[in-house]
Amino acid sequence: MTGHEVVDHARSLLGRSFRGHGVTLRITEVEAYGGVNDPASHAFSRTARSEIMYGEPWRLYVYRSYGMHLCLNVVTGPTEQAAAVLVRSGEVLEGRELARLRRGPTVADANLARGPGNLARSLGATMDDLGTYLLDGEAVWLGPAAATAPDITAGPRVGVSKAADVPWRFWITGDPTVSAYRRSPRAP
DNA sequence: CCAAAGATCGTG
DNA sequence: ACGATCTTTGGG
Repeated sequence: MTGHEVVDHARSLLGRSFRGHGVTLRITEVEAYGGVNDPASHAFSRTARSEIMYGEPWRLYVYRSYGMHLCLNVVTGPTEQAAAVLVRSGEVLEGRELARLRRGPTVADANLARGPGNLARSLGATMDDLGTYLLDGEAVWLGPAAATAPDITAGPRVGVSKAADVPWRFWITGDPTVSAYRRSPRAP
């Protein structure tokens, strides 16, 4: 599988700030998806849904998961590769009350944006955010990269049935906001 | 047209 | 281990 540029992008997103609709977090967990050469990537098949990944980098790919969650991805390019990075977890830094309003009163701070569905919800994302350019300070945007590189651990991606052992999930070592690993029941 | 599979999450 | 919930996808 080619396309390890996306791995560099994934790692550099760790520690970077990510803001959505009034809530800012620090990204603690991501997964790289290689696009046309990665059987686990939605862009492995070029369809209406994955078309955004064949476009301009630094745009937001939003998709609905299991009919009830949204997941947020940063399209990283190059365009012919259609690669993207799934933002899986973060530590809420600003707008905690708003995040709690969206997630519910009983959720612990560390769990507000723990896991991709929860993260999208804490940021107040909707399908209307699909295609947002992430470097222009719009409703959803990426802040500057981390000042110092965090300590990173790698492992297999969560929930994928194809290429289930490719270690393209990256997280900040020891961070309490990182989600638990769950292997797909369909993975060989 | 229909069936099945999801880049999930909370509960038990 | 299981169910909620529904869109997208691929096969016939």
